[in-house]
Amino acid sequence: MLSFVEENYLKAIYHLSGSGERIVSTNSLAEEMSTTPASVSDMVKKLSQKAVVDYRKYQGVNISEDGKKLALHVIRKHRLWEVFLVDKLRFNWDEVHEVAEQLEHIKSPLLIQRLDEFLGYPKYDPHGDPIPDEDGLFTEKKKVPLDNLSSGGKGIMVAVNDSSASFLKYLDKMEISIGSKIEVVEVIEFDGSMDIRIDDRKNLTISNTVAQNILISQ
Amino acid sequence: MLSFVEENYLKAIYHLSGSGERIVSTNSLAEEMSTTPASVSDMVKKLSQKAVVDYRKYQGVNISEDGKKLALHVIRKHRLWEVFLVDKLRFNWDEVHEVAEQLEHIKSPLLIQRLDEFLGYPKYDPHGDPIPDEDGLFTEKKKVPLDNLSSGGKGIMVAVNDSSASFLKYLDKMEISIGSKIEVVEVIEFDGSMDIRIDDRKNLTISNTVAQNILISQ
DNA sequence: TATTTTTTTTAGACAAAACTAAATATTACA
DNA sequence: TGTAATATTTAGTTTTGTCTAAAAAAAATA
Ligand SMILES: [Mn+2]
Ligand SMILES: [Mn+2]
Ligand SMILES: [Mn+2]
Ligand SMILES: [Mn+2]
Repeated sequence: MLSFVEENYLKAIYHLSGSGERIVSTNSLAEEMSTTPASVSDMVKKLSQKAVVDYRKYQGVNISEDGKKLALHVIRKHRLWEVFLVDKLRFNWDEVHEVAEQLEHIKSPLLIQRLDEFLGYPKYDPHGDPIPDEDGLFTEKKKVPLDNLSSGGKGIMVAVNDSSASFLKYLDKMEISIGSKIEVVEVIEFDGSMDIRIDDRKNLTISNTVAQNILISQ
Repeated sequence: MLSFVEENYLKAIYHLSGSGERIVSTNSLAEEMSTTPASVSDMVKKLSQKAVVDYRKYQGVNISEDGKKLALHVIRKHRLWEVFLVDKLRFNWDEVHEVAEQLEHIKSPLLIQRLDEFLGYPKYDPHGDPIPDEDGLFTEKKKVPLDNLSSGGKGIMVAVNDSSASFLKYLDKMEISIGSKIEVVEVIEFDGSMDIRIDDRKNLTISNTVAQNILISQ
């Protein structure tokens, strides 16, 4: 049984490793966890002891198969709670993350099974991220950042790359949301900013940074 | 801001003091918390520092007004989550307590406000216990233990005194639940056991211990 | 009232998770 | 290849909450 803190480390390792593809360095993990490299060194030894990561001194960590399962289970809970908060409790999509960070650590298999059922077995969370099933399996939507498109390109927004409250609130203000039809009117060559058309309804200009964080399917 | 552990101590103090009426001894608190008197001594000093209890060495603790507010807030969350689990996620009333013990520590005023609204502002939890409002106010139903009645006495079951899973499962098996009409057919003088009639439908015999833990309103 | 029993507190340790400072290994590059 | 810069680990503390053993206070009782 992992502690809250261990679960958070594991989630961060899973994330930084690109779902377990790459090795994760002590410093990058320290940065992600807002802690010191020394603390990370201590913790990865413990996680290694528990066989959820593979660790060799000075070489960084690799998440193990067991570790991946556990990380995906925490992610599953996080995303299901986010759906609950938005669909049932009328939270805005920028208000859910902090609360889900707490709720994801509640231990009760029955609770999660019933919550999933209550929500109608959702496949995606409010930010378009896929919800793993009990076995950690999920199907990622094929999606590209909006800034990959050139003039005339179009697609449907399916997710965001950045789930920060400030970005999500910006999208709200611009009336861009998941499901919006987006068409690229013009790409400004100078700085990569874009003129786009939303839902055949209105045009607006967004920065390249914004375009990078809007994910669409074509 | 109190830690999980501090919140649990405070809840126990509130409970043992009879909603703040009586002083609570170190030993009784240790027993309630399944810990040692030494640990309790340490902890009550910290709680006293935070002004949620009034503590004098060798004299035990009294919960303060601030402490009472905080305890009632945790109790409010506990009971609201229990209602959620039973009403929305189809948990049985004997399955909710452990999960609510975890959920009661989630910190988010918006979450609890919206949960309350989502549940339709319930006044009682699945065990008949009152749910305090945001200010800690609640109205306790007038209720007496079934074993207070004599032959011919009757009433409606409104709560249980013992919320243990084993007692609740026993009540399920006997088909006794909150809302049941209970009539005392006969009190066995020898051991205080009772013949009772449920919902004008069936008779059965219960021990005095069971009768003590069924609360009815007349 | 003196003594025994019970309750409570203190002292000293430990485990988890963090930190700072110092030591050491690795990597970069002159 | 040797040195400098960077990354990582180790050592030593701190905080929170726990424990056991010993000391001290309060309560019970002879
Ligand atoms: Mn999130
Ligand atoms: Mn999300
Ligand atoms: Mn309960
Ligand atoms: Mn209850």
